[in-house]
Amino acid sequence: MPSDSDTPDRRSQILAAAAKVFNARGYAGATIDEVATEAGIAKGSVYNYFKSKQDLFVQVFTTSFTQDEETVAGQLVQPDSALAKIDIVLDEWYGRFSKYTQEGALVLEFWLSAARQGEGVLMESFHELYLRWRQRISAIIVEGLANGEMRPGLDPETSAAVVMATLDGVILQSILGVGLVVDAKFLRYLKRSFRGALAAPLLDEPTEEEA
Amino acid sequence: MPSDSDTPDRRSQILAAAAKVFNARGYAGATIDEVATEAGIAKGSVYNYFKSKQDLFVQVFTTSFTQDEETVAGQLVQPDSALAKIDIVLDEWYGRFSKYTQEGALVLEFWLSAARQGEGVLMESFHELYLRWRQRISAIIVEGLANGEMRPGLDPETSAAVVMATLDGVILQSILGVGLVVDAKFLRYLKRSFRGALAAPLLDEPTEEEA
Amino acid sequence: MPSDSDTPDRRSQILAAAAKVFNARGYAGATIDEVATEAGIAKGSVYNYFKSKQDLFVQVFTTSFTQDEETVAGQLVQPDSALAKIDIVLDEWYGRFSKYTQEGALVLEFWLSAARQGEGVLMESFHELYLRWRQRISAIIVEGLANGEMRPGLDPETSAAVVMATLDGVILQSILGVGLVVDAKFLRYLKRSFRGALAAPLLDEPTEEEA
Amino acid sequence: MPSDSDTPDRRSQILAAAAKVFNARGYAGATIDEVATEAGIAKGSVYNYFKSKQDLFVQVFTTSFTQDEETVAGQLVQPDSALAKIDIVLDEWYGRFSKYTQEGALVLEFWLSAARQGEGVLMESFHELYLRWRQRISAIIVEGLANGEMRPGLDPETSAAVVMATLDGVILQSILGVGLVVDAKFLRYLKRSFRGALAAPLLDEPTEEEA
DNA sequence: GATGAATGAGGGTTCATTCAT
DNA sequence: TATGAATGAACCCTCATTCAT
Repeated sequence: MPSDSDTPDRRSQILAAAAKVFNARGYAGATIDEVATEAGIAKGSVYNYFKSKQDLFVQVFTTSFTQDEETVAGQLVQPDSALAKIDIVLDEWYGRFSKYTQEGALVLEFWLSAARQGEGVLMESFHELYLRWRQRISAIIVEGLANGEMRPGLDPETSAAVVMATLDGVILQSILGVGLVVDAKFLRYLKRSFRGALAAPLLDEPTEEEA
Repeated sequence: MPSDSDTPDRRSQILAAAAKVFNARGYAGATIDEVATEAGIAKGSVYNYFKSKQDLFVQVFTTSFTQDEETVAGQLVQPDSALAKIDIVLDEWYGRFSKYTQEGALVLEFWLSAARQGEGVLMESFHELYLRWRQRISAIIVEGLANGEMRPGLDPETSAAVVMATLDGVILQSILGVGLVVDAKFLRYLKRSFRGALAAPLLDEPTEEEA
Repeated sequence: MPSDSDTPDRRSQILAAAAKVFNARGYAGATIDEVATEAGIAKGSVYNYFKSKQDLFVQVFTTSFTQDEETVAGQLVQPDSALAKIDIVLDEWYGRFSKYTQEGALVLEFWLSAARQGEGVLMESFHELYLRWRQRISAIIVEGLANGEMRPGLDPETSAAVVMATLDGVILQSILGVGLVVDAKFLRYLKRSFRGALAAPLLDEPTEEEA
Repeated sequence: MPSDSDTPDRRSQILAAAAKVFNARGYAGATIDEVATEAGIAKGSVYNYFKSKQDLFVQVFTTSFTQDEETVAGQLVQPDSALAKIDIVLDEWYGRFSKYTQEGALVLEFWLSAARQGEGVLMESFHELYLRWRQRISAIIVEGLANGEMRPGLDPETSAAVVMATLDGVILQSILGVGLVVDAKFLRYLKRSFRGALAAPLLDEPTEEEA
């Protein structure tokens, strides 16, 4: 019995079951019944912990969002070069790729349909997450511009947005199953592309031999 | 239940109403009743033209997809440089941006939820559209590699996928309302970024003065 | 253009199509649409000849009922023995067996469900048909009692009812697909059974060797 | 959705209501709404116990079928004469006549219409019931042939089928309301008819004094 | 807290029937 | 008369949510 508010055991039990079911069926296709069954409890009990299906969904993701962000933030404090930091961001992103792909589908679906009637909590939470990342990347670019690593003329905010757009686009294509294979090789490719777009011209990286 | 070429009047009337309602409410939230009301007809009449809600949805998009693709294809035949062709692609993309944003939300939602139960038509149609675009871009890169415009070492397929991912990501951020402003200035930025990532190093574009 | 009331061509065309469709789908399962298609005309046209689905159904069968009854009646006038006349009745019944089986299913279904709300025409028509047959058989038995062929003590009406019940029961079992095979051999069996039940004891038929 | 042994109270409440409504309106004419109202519960509650309208219908009858068959089976074990056993079968049949009449109408309707789309459970159940009865009667005839009570030359299977056909035919006429009165007197008549058809010739029963 | 039966609004779909052309 | 698009009532079924035990 941790010091939290209500029976954390049961609660996370339900959250875990919900994550699984939402994942398998989508928001609309998921039923409270299945979540309860998956959690090994009675349907009615779910409502002792979450006030509605939507609330349950939101909790599943705000919980997930707020986790493991610090890791990255920590990495970036190191006195690396700006370009190296971009690589770190990509590495982190790659490390969570499958998670993003999974959650992404659900968050998108929720965003696009269920959430139209309001329920801003998840939206805000997601929005803030987005902005924090953009801010982080933007800061790296500012740094890179300052020390001459980055190509002069770059607008940090816009560039950061493009970087994120690319990463999101890759996740999206992966969700859509359009045939894009995201592996270590692709990651290297991506890093090089970003270098090409961001790095100051003279620092032309050698044509790199692959593994 | 026609579904093809006949009664274009009524049929497109319903399609238009459906597009509007789907847009406003999402796939799951939309009701046939509202589509009918919006179209100014009786609920049952919808079924004289579309055999199900899903069919109606699919028709809304396959209709829209198959249009105006030739325009772009036409543009690319011109004897331009490869990098210029990339710009053309971006211009076309930009020209349809708002449309993509609108439709994108719906297609995504459908893809992510309703499509779980099958109905491959729209999926295939969309998938093929995707592949055609990727192919187009890939071909341009191949061309650019051949005449030395593009940076040696680029993998055309992968590069094309990254280009598309970026464009998709921008659309996605726009759908999500994350604060990205896609205007002419942004378009220029994008072009420059792609040039940076794709162009052969020597051809360093002049630092461009912005407005 | 025969002297009948309305365009007999079209009308019987629809009746034929209706018979086919009702047969294939049952009353509830049949749709006016399919009847029209089968008849090669437009749905609305059906209503130029029949005022409702139920009316159409009724017409199909009253038409069919009132046909080919005279044949039997004719046969029975001949100066045969009463027992021989029972055989004739059985022969006729056997000759129409497959028709009875088909129509029987439909008439039963209609009787049992669709017709609950009224529409007495078909009921009456069917009822009268029933009574005429029973009357015919009853008359034969009276005749048989008079000339000593039939077993004394038989109640003509009741016996006739039992005879018909048996024939109906055989049709029913055939409809239900319970495994009863109604062929020439079975017909002989049936004749012998009736003889056993109806004939005066002394006239013991020879034990008959079958093929 | 239970469908087996639990909640006997509510479940049988619904079954009873369903039996009543199906009886009054037929399968097609019955609505779940009316069943629920009749049972004094909400529409949706029906689906807590039966997974569909068809399931509800099937349950009504399989429940009823599997009951009270043993009684008869028990009676027939006694060391009676074969002809006496036929009488016992008729007595049992007569005892359940009104039940057969009621259920028969529904089973027929279901068989003839709703069953076209499949759902073999009730069909099989009914089919087996049929075959068991035929088997029972057939066995009696075999016995009668062995001890000389039955007329030589009878085919047990066919004769049993004819006996059942007659009984079914009587039920059918009763359902159809064709004017047949099935009372004790009629039962005696029936017994005598069967004797006439089945009994060995010499054992001519005395002309029986009626009440 | 836990349960799970009860609820009932709501949606997609069908189809007999009508009616303007 | 023929047509077939339009109608709209009706129905089965789902499932989030409630609440008495």
